[in-house]
Amino acid sequence: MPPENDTSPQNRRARGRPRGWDDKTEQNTIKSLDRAMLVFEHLSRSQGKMLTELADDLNQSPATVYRVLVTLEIRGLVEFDPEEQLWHIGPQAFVIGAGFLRRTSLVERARPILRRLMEATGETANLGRELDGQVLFLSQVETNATIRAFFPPGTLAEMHSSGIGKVLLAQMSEARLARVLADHPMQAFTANTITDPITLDRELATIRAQRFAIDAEERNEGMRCIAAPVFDHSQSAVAGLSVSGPTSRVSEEKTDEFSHAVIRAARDLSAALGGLP
Amino acid sequence: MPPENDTSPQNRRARGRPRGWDDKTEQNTIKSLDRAMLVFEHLSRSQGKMLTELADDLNQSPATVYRVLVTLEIRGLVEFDPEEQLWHIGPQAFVIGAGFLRRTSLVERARPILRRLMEATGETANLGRELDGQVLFLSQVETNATIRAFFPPGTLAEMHSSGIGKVLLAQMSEARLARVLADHPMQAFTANTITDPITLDRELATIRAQRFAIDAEERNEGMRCIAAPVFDHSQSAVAGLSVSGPTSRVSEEKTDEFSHAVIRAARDLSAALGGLP
DNA sequence: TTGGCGTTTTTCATAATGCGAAGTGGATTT
DNA sequence: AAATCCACTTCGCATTATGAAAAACGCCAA
Repeated sequence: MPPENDTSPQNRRARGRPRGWDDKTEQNTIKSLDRAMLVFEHLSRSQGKMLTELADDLNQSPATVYRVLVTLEIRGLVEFDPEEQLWHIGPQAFVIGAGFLRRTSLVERARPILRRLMEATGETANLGRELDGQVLFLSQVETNATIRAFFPPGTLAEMHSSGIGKVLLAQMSEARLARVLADHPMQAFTANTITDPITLDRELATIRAQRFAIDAEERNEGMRCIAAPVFDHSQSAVAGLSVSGPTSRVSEEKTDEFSHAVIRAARDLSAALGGLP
Repeated sequence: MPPENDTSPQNRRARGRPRGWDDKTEQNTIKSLDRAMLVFEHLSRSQGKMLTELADDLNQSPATVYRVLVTLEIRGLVEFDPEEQLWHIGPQAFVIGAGFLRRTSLVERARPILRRLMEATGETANLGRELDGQVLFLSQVETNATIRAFFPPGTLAEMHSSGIGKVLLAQMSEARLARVLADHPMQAFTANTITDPITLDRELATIRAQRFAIDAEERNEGMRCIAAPVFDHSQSAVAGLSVSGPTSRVSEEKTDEFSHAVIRAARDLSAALGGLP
């Protein structure tokens, strides 16, 4: 195990990238670029914003925001709709973002496994990983059934109310878990959502013991979901797999069957990534 | 090459020409931001670059590129792999880019239609649109068959050697077509690739007449593809649908059957967008 | 037509800030 | 041990981004 307290410049950035500015020596950043990226990011969260609205939201001068947008527009990273006077994320942003998927062989390797999982269970199979205390859905293979769950890739969800999220929380260190919970208060989405830390702790212990998690209508009424963790070569939980569908089909009686399928799929994927003996 | 920035002259992106009041001069842009986005863009094209390599490629000082990367890293737009000393596109870039898909209802509406098309033909169904003279693949529904075509969403392809590309070229004005061909010389990928403008013109006329295009191993040996155009409410071709698979299954004998299915799907999608009477 | 309103776009003086050259220091190779 | 390589930092300077304010523009209504 490598020493944790390595402060040499080369390894300083080896640790997880923090949100915000807690690494003090980072005065070598470009302020104007960071502000521009804030605009970019903010724009992606809303679909369509007016210039003045954006400037207000970010407490910046309209002139500055305008220049940022025009500059990004040249490269197609944002688009302007002159009819409605609204700015949107542009196609080039999608092209660049897709570069991330190409890099993580995770998605590529998961594809056939997700497919087999979908075929075995008949329900939509999902792949997700953590991103700054939330679940990022990377890929999915949809069921043929007309009623089905659907998270578009690129969607973010809260961890405490998601099968994949809980399975990943269950593998975190105490400190990391505390940090995530501090940053993301446990909001209630349905009557079943876990909002109490004690309950969550017990839930996570259960998940660790049985090696899978159930999301029983904790995020969406009528939707049930069974998830398992995926480990990479260093045995850290890098992602989660799940199947999700309406309670009628992903029923309590089927839990055994489905959880076995999901765990097997997660094991296959872990193996493909060099994880688990 | 002399140490001059050769970025601005070539990069005059042909913005859409939405009537009179869109005369944004290029003097109101932020130079440093544009340079930073060049780094971002360049990084997405390669998978993993060292700092010095990036700086060399872009004729910029390592110090500048370094600051750009560190700044983008704060927001998760790029990632640094300390093991290999390589910079990559980060997850946040994917999240932001996905905002583009959420915006265009095209993708959303196409989903069930793509699925039906895949089921009817048994082959992978694709959706793509044009982006700066290339085809941008937006979405696909894969076949169950073990041998199958696969373009990850976000992939760019040359128009002249793609079914969707040719179907879109066939709907362009002479001027626009000429411009695209000028910007993108017709490179040969296989023995079947069309590289001659006269041949292409004849091909496009055929496509207009029969309302679908065939890509007969013009990009990849052994892959065949049948595509049809999608029109929006203003009757302009905004996208293309296709099915693609190995020549053995997407055979000449099946052309009739497949083309009907693709055309029907394209018609359905056009209707969903308010196109075609 | 005229004028008022909300918004985008430009202008301009100022100083904030990004820039490259040169330098540090750690790893890896010779 | 010396030589390389490369990420990362420092520093002084002039390039360049910035916000206030004004101009230009589209829209709506008298």
